[in-house]
Amino acid sequence: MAVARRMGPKGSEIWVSMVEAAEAILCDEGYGALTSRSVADRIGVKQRLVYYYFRTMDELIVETFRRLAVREIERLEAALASDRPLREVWAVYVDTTDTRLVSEFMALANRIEDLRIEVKAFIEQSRQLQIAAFEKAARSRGGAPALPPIAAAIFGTSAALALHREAGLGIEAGHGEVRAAIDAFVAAYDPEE
Amino acid sequence: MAVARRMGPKGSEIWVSMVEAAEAILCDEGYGALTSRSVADRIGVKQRLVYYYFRTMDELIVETFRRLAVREIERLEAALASDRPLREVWAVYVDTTDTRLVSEFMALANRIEDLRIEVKAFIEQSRQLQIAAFEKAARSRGGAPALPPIAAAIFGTSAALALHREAGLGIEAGHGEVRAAIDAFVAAYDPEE
DNA sequence: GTCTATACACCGATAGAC
DNA sequence: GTCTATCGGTGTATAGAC
Repeated sequence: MAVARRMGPKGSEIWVSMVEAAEAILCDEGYGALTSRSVADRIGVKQRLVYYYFRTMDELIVETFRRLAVREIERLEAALASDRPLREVWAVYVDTTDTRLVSEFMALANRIEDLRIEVKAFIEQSRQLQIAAFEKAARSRGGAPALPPIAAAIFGTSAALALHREAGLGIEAGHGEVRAAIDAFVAAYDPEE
Repeated sequence: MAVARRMGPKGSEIWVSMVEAAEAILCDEGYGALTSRSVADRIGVKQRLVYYYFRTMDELIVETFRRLAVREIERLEAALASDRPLREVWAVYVDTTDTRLVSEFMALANRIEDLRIEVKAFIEQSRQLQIAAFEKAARSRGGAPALPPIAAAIFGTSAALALHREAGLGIEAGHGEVRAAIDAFVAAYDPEE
C-alpha cells in the first residue's frame, strides 16, 4: 500500500477511547462541537493524534456510528432470542436513551455519504429483526395479523423515537396513550398465557 | 431603549431575504454551513449586515424556525377548515418535503434553549390541530374511536416523518404498507359517503 | 507512537467611517 | 443602512523531530 499517511491501528485502546469521546461529545454538545481538538482534549492527548488514527473527521464520525449500530443490533438479537421476542424487542426501543445521538446522526447522514450508507444498512437490519419478532410471536400464536409486520415495525419504532424526542423537548401529552396502544397491540400478538 | 447596538427592522425586505437564505442553507448544507458569511454571500451583501439585522446567529436560527412553523400551522389550519379535515390534515404530512430541515432543527433544539421552546410550542400547537381534525371527523360520523385521537396523531405524524426520513436515506420497504394502514384508518374515521 | 510546530481558512462579533 | 477593516479564536490537516 504505502499510501498517504501512516495510520494507527483500528480497534486499539486509543482508537476506542477516541470513538467513545466522539460519541460523548456528539451526545451532549452536538456535532458542531465535535472537532479533532475537542476529542483530543477529552481523552488528554494532542490534537495531532486524532489524525493518526482517523484520516478525516468524517471517518471518525462513521466509525462512531458503526459502533453504536453494532451495540444496538446486539441488543435486538438478544431480545429476539428470548422466549418473548416481541415484548423484549419493544422493550429495547422503550428504554433506548440515545435519542440526541440519533438526531445528530440523522442530520449528519444528510451530508456524509458514507454515513448515509451505514445508517441505511442499520435501519434495514434492525427492521428485519423487528419483523422476525412479529413472525415468531404470530407463529406461536397462530392468529393472522391485523397489520403487516413491516408496517407495525415502522409504526412502533417511529413512535418510540418520537416519544423520546418529545420528552427531550419537554412534551409529555399523549405519551401514555401511545404506550398503552402499543402494549395492547403487543399483547394481542403475543398474549400472556 | 438605546441598548447595545442599532438594529435593522424586523420583517423588512432584507430581513426576510436573510431568513430565506438561512433556511435554504440549512436545508441543503446543514447547520455546519450556516454562518453569517454564507448568509450574506447568498443574498449579495456584506457579512457585517447580518449582525445589523440579528443580534446573534442563534437569533437568526430561531427566526428561521418561527417562519417555517407559521407556514406549517397555516397549512394545517386550512386543512382543518376544509370539508374533509382528517384527510386534508393527513395530506399535509404526506407531502411535506422539509425533512432535512426538520433534522437540522431537531439537532439544534438540543442546544439552543430559545429554539427548544419554539419547537415545543410548535409541536403542541400542531398536535391540537390534529386532534381537532379527529374530533371533527368523529362528530360527523358518530362512532367511538378505536384509538384515542392524541395517540392517533402521534402515530400518524411520527410515521409520516419516518417515511420521509427513510426515503431520504434510500429506504422504501414497508412504506406502502404504512400508507395503506393509515388510509384505512382515516377512511374508517371519515368514510366516503 | 506520540509529540511540537505550523499552514491556511474561516468563525462570530465589534468599531467606526460614509 | 450599508460599508471597510479588524479582533481573537478555532477549524482541518500536514511536516517532520524524537
